[in-house]
Amino acid sequence: MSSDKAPVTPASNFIRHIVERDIEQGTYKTRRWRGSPGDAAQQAAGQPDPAKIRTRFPPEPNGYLHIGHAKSICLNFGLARDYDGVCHLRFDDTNPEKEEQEYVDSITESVKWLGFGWEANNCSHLFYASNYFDFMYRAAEYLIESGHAYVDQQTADEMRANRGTLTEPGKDSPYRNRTPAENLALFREMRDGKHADGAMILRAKIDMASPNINLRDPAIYRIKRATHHNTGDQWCIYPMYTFAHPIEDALEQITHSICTLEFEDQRPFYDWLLERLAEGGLLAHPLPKQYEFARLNLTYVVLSKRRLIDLVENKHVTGWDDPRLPTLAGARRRGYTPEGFRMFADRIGVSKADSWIEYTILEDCMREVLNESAERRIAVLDPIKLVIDNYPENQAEDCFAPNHPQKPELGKRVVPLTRELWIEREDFMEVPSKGYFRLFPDGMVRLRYGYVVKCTGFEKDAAGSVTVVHCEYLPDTKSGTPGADSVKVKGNIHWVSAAHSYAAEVRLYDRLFKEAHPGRGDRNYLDDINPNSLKVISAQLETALKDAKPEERFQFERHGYFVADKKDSVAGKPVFNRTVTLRDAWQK
RNA sequence: UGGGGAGUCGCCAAGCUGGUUAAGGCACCGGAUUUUGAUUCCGGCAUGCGAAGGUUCGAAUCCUUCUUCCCCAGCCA
Repeated sequence: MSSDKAPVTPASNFIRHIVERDIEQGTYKTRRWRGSPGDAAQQAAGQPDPAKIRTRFPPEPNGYLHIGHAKSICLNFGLARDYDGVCHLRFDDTNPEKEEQEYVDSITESVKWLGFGWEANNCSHLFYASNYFDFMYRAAEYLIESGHAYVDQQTADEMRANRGTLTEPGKDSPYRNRTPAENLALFREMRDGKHADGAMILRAKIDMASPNINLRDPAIYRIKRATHHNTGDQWCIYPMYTFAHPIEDALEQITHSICTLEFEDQRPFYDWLLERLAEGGLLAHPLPKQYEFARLNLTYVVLSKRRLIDLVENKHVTGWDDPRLPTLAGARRRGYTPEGFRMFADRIGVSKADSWIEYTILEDCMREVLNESAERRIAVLDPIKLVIDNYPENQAEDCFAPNHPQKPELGKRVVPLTRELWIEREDFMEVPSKGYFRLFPDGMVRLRYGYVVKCTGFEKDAAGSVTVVHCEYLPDTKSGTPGADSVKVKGNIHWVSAAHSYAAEVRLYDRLFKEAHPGRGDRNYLDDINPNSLKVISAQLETALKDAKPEERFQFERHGYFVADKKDSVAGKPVFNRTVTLRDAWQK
């Protein structure tokens, strides 16, 4: 039991309290579910909902998911998992101009990769807002007929001017008092393509003087001639988010609709709309409720869609899955793990306070997962020759390296020791600094899993940089033999045999930005890019690494965690990406 | 300056309806174990809860005032 990590128990948070209270009070007990989204009548014909709660993750398919989305995914799917509920994956595709199938595909892949699914009770809970366009249209007509919506022919500029300001009320549109019959006729003309884009718009009729600007007759349906990725050219009018989202939630019998803080001001409209539609019998109580939490802010990272697009399009990175990007596709290539993301989400919690999470928390989560799961291998990243002068030439001696120091059951592998080895350049110092306990003239270190050696000299090239280090080994000190502890040394360095290793491409990634808050103040965030975020090197790797499969992860001893690149690795010739370094108490 | 939110240790965050010694994690600082300067382990780390008043036997929790920060005036989501 001691080697097992205790199951991660997400900390209590305000949303969990709400869910627990609702379950306890049976708030949603009377809901019925026919097995798919539907209106009041359709759901009434179904069974009592087997899901105690329903949540949803509703991305707009207009870009790639990033770490901020991971927080929301873990929250919504995690809630469903923990409270005997179901979480829907729903594409909020109400704006055809921005949405594409490519994004739908990458989003579903990322959600699955994070370890979540939408299959439950024998049905798939993957939905599209665009599949509700018929109902939304019907809801709009109902609003018109009941006097809660009207067609406005003001221009966008006029509408803006008449909306008022933060401190002044708006003015009623001259079209605000048309009769329901007139409005209905015009709305149908909009639907039938009789009017140009932007010529008129459907607005909810609420209160132009409301202190909440979102209630000053918000636009709910606009004319937009664009081919939709799902519905093609079937429609030339499309619902606005404000109108569509509550309906999507209601049709799907969502109980807890969780979104980010900037939507707080929309909640009154969310409730207003659903209440009206329930009055009209289109929806039934209990209705979904919206709750808001603070979105993720991470230091050393940019998450805004605008900047991400900028970085990709202007080639500051190689693409949406560049391992330096905070996209989930990028993080995956970088070697970050789904378990690590889930741990991260649990660790940072959920609240309404604006906060900045330190990037190292994410890295620590990845280290924690990888330390547990990644097998150890040996890689010399910045090779320099080490010659054991008193070791016979043409001899190769088996040394045994455990695949995981804490998991002996994973076994050991043979690493051959020979006269000529590669060691790290930084494991030798001509003049050792204070506290340095690796190799230096007359100093002794252990060649990990091998012998203790004593440094006897070194060679330099014309430029003055060290090319070869010489040493002699102490024959009685081999690891695993009784004499191993006869000589105590503090230093312990890794190595590979020059004859039994191979050169391979390794990519050393570092954070993309050198400032904790890129672009803060009057800086241009591009000026905060870390010029050394990627270093491609040729390293000397132990031969076992040739067999690494794409996405296989390892710890390169004393360096960090690395993954065989998903894209650029070919059979027998994997390319490695550095995921994250090991902690290093010496370096600083 | 209208409306909506938020302020608990360097970074997160629990604490709900008043009574706990103000959880926990990360970071940090000690120390132990260690053939990864890793991991693991053990110990330390808020007389204080944005500020000031008030109510109370008792306040992070209730009341009042003040203060700082975030969001809202797309036919985006």
